[in-house]
Amino acid sequence: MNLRELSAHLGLSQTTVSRALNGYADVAPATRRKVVEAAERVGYRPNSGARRLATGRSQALGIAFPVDRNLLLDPHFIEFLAGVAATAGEKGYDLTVSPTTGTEDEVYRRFARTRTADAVILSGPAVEDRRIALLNGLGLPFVVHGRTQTPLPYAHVDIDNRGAFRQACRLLLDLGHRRIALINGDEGQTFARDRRSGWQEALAQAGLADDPDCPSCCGAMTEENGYRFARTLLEQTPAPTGLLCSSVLLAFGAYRAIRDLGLTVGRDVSVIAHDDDLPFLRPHTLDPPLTVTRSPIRKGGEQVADFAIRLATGTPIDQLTDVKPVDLVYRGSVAAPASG
Amino acid sequence: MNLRELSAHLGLSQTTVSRALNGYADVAPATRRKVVEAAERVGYRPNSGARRLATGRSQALGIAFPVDRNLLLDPHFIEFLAGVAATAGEKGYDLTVSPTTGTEDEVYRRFARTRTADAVILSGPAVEDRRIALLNGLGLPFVVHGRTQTPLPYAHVDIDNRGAFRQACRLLLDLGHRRIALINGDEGQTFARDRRSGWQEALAQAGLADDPDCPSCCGAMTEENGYRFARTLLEQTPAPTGLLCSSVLLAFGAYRAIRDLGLTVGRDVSVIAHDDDLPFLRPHTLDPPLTVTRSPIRKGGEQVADFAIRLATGTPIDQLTDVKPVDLVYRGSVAAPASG
DNA sequence: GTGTTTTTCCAAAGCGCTTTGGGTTACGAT
DNA sequence: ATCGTAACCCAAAGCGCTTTGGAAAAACAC
Repeated sequence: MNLRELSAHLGLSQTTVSRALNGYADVAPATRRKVVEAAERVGYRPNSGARRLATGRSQALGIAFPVDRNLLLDPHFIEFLAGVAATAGEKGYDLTVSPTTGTEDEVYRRFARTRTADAVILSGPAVEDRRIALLNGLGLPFVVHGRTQTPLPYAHVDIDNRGAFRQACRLLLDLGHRRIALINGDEGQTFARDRRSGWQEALAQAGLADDPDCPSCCGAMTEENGYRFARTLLEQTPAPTGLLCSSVLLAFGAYRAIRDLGLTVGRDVSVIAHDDDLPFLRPHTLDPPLTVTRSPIRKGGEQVADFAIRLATGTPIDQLTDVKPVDLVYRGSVAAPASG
Repeated sequence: MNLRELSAHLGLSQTTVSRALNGYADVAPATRRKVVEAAERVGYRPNSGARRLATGRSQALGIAFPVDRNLLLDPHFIEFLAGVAATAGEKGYDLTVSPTTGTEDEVYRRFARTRTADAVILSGPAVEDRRIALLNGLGLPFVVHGRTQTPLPYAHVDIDNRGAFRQACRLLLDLGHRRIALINGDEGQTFARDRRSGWQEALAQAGLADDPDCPSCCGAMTEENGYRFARTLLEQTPAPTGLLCSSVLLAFGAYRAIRDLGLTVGRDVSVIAHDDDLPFLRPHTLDPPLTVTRSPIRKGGEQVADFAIRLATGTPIDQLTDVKPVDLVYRGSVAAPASG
C-alpha cells in the first residue's frame, strides 16, 4: 500500500494525506483523524527511499567503527551503542552502522554524499582527532561522545573524567594512602588522558606530583591487561597500596592479580575503578565489593543519539554540549592502608 | 555532484553514465573508462534514497534486537555482529540495526513496508520461533544464525552444537569421568538445546542416561551465573568431576567457584567449554588453560551476512544453508578423574 | 550498394514521496 | 449582496536514480 493507493482509497489527494500524516496545520481535524485511522488500519508506511529522496533526509543516524581496531569487541562501546540504538529507535530513526578497515574517512564521505545519515556519531575521540576536521569539511553534522581539542565548537556528550579520578584519588589520599597507581585505558584517547589528569592533580595537591612510587600504565581495557598491569605494579618495591582502574574489567584482572600474589583487596591493596555500568560486570558482586566512580555509559549513548537527532533537525550546536558529573560509590574494596 | 551534472559534464546521457557505472554491457569500453574516471575524480556517489526508490532495493541488511532482552549486552551477540558488519561493509552494504522494546514484529513490518532492508538477520532463534512465520508472511528474505523448527526451508548458518558437546562429553567419559554436569545457556534457544542433546547422547551411549549424578543447569551466559551454577553443582555429593560449560564466560565463573571451594581445575574437576572466540576472553590464558570446543562466532556473522546478501540478490534458499563442524582443542583443564 | 545485425547511445517514463502555489468553499464583515 | 479572510484541499512539479524501448551508427553479409 503506497500513498497513491491510500489516498485513492480515501478519496483524497496525495497532498492532503501526506500533510495529514505529517502533522501539517492546514488539514481539518476530522479529515486528519480519518486519514490516520485508515493508515493505521491498512498498515501504511511511507517508503523510506522515496521520503529520503523527496526530503533529502534519511531519518538515520550513522556510526562508523574500524573493524581492525577492536571497537566493536569492546563491551564499553557496545553498551554505548545499545543506548544510541534505543533512543534512535524510540524517535523513529534508524541506525546505520558502517564498519571500516583502516580509516573512517571513506565512510563519512559516503554518508555525506549519499545522504545515508543525517548525522553521525563519533566515539572514542583522540586528543587530537582528524575526524573532526573532516566532518566539518563535509558539512555532515556530528556529535562526539567525549571531547577533543579543536578550535571550532562541536556537539558533544561527556562525563567529568578528570573530576571523577581526582575525587577517587583524593579518597585514597584522605585515607592515608601515599602510593597510588593508575591502571588506565589507551591514553591516546581523551577520556584516559583526562583521568590521568585527575589522578595527577590529586597527587600534586598532596605534594606527590611525579612521585616514582605512584606509577601508571595504560592499554586496552581488558581483564588480561588488568591482571598483567596490576601484577607488574604490585611486584615493585615499595608496592602501591592503592589502585585506580579505568574500567571494572581492568579491576577484575587486578583482583585476580592481587589474589595470586597472596594479598587481599581492601586490606593490603585498595582498589577503585570507573564503572560504566556494564550489565555483565557488576562491581558489587566482586569480593570485596568494588568501590567505583559510576556513570552508565549507556545513558551517554542515549543522550548522544538525542543530540544527534536534534542536531539533524536544526538545533544549534552550542545547545548540544553536556558534561555529566560522576558519582563515587564507596564499597569494601577501599580501606586505610595497613600501617607501615 | 549528481548524475545529471556528471553526465552533462561528460557530454553523455544520464542513461549511459548510469549504465557505465553499474557495469551494464552495452557501453563502449572507452566510454566506460572515461565515465568511471570522471566519477572517481569528482567523487560522485549515487544518492542512496534515489537509488533505493528507483530499484526498490536498499543495499542494506537489517537486524533487530530487543533492548530489554540483553542481546546487545551479550558479548557473543556483539562478536557475531562484528562479523556481520565486516562482511556487509566489504560488499558495499549498510547495516541497519533497529532496536525494539518488546516484540521484534514491528521492526520487521517496517523493514518490509518501507523497504529499509533487503534482507534481515535473525539471531538467537528459539526452538519454536514465531519470527520465522512472520518474516515468511511478510515476504522479507531472512537468514537465521542457528536453527529452529519450521516446516519450510530457510536460509541458515549454524555450527554442529550437538556434535561438539557429544564429543566433549565423550572425551571426559573416555578419561574415566562418570559424573559430568552441564552448565548451559538459555535452553529456550536452539543452540543450548542442541548442546544438551549432544551431552545426553554421549551419556546415554555410556549407559548414563538420566543419571542423577549428571545434573545440569542453564541460564544467561555470564561469569556470575557460571560461578553460581558451578558452586551449586560442586557442593552436591557426590560432586561432578567434569563440567561442560556453554561459554568461556561461564567457565570463567566456574574456575572461580572451583578455586573458592578449595579445589583445583584439571585435578579435582575437569572443565570443557565452548569457545566462541571472544577476543577479550581467551581460554588459553586461564590457569590451567581451558579445553574448548572452538568455533569463532565472528566467522558465523561473516557467513550470515554473505548469505543474506546472496539471498537479497536472488540466490535460492536451498543453496544458503550451512552447518559447520566444531574443533575440540585439548588443554590442561582436563584430566582423568582423581581415583575414587 | 542494400539489407541485416550488432553495437552504442539516448529520451523519457517512472519509483513514491513532499511541497509549492494556487483554487474552492465557507463565513464573518462591510 | 459583496468583499476579504480563513480553512481546507488539490494538481503538478520535482527529488536523483534506473530502466524501457527505441534510434543512430557501425559492422557485417550478400
